[in-house]
Amino acid sequence: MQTVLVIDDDESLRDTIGVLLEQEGFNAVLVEDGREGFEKALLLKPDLVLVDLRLPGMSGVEICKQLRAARILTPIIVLSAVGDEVDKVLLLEIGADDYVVKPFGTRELLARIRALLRRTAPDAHKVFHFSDAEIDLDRRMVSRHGEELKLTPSEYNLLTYFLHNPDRPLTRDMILNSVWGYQSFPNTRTVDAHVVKLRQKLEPDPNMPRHFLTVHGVGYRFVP
Amino acid sequence: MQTVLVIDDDESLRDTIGVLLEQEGFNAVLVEDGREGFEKALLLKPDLVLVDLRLPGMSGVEICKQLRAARILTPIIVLSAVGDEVDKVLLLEIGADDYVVKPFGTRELLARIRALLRRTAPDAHKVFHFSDAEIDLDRRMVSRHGEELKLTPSEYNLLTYFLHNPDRPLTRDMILNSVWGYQSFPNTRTVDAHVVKLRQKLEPDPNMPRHFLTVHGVGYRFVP
DNA sequence: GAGGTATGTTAACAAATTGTTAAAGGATGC
DNA sequence: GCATCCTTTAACAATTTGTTAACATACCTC
Repeated sequence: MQTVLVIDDDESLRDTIGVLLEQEGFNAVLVEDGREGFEKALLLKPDLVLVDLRLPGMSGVEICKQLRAARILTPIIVLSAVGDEVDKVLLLEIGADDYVVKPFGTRELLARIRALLRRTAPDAHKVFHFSDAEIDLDRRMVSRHGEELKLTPSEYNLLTYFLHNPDRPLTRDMILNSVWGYQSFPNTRTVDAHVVKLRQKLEPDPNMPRHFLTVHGVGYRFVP
Repeated sequence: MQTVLVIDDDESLRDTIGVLLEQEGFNAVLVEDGREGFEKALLLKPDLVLVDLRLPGMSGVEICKQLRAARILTPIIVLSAVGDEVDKVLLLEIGADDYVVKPFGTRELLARIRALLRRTAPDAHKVFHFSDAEIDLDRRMVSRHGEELKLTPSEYNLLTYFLHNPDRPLTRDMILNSVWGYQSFPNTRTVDAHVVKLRQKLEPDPNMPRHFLTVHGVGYRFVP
């Protein structure tokens, strides 16, 4: 299991990211203070560091610099607020590998984390299967009977969320928070509409769902 | 067996790297003097050049420049001491492919050599084909139905990036970073404009792209 | 089974993304 | 300098996607 170190002083964001990462199968270590984060990065040897630009104790920039100076090559993603005057070049030069501007969609963040991990530690790319469907996350390709089928971005995001959280009932709120992100607030019915579409595209018989099950009064559950 | 040319005036380091390379199955050619190294790079056509920044005879920077000026595309890794004021961007601009700061771990050096060879070696004498198009990377020639067609530098760069990253969705940011480099900041729409041009020049039917596909909400994907 | 609530489904509109063109500015070569 | 080509971006068109309302159907409680 891969460990992600999250250094951010915004508690709610930190928790959001923490929950997200755990859901997606990562081991998340959450730290508030910059200096403490730096030390954890050294000791813990996480697989990836997610660090806010503005931090108490030690800035994100400083953390990057110090880690690289210590020849720690752990991939780093910098989080920055819209207001911050982010110098993209500077960030990359001091050793950051990528940066994300808040507010960001959680799916986007995840995609970047995955992309970065893949870039730095290429592993066997994972392909999910259920019934006659096949989902290749690296290629972002979904197919049935070997034929590719098109999913819209939100359909795809919803699908990956289900794939990473099988067998567990997921409330619409959980789904909205994870798939749509913390900055948008669509109606919970939007989830239903998208589940319908996933069923139509991926269920052998959309009228008798075998994989995208509804849990009455709760939400939905995906079983592979 | 792949040959690596090592140009460094530090004898002990040169030997260390030489032994390391031999152990790992490379053919290592060790040179002390800059000018001699440059000549060997021309004559020997090694698969990769490892060159120190400070050298007697001819500096590493000069070697890079001259090789590129002579249209020698051999991948180059520059070694630099901590003290050197290394301008990463400058190094990459003059044609170096990667750089490593001394002192470095041998494993890291090896990893970078392998990564670079993997990135560049498949190009050797390789000709790509799709539909009625043919791309010869060595000759930098693109043709359809045997007739040469002209691509602008950025069109060509974008094309080679697609060729090297087939099947996988590539975001506009990834494309910008890889093709334009992170020292320039064009609008992401610039990518779109160039994709349009590639389609016009290379797609059998530009209105129904079969190779340069858009992945809505994400970016583009090239399928050969 | 009745009533109330939850979910399925569809279509229409709004919003976002992408395609395309043209033109301004830059670079390059003569 | 001039002409030419290239890059970039603005602007608008075309397309795709997201969201929600509305109604239909299913489920649960009593």
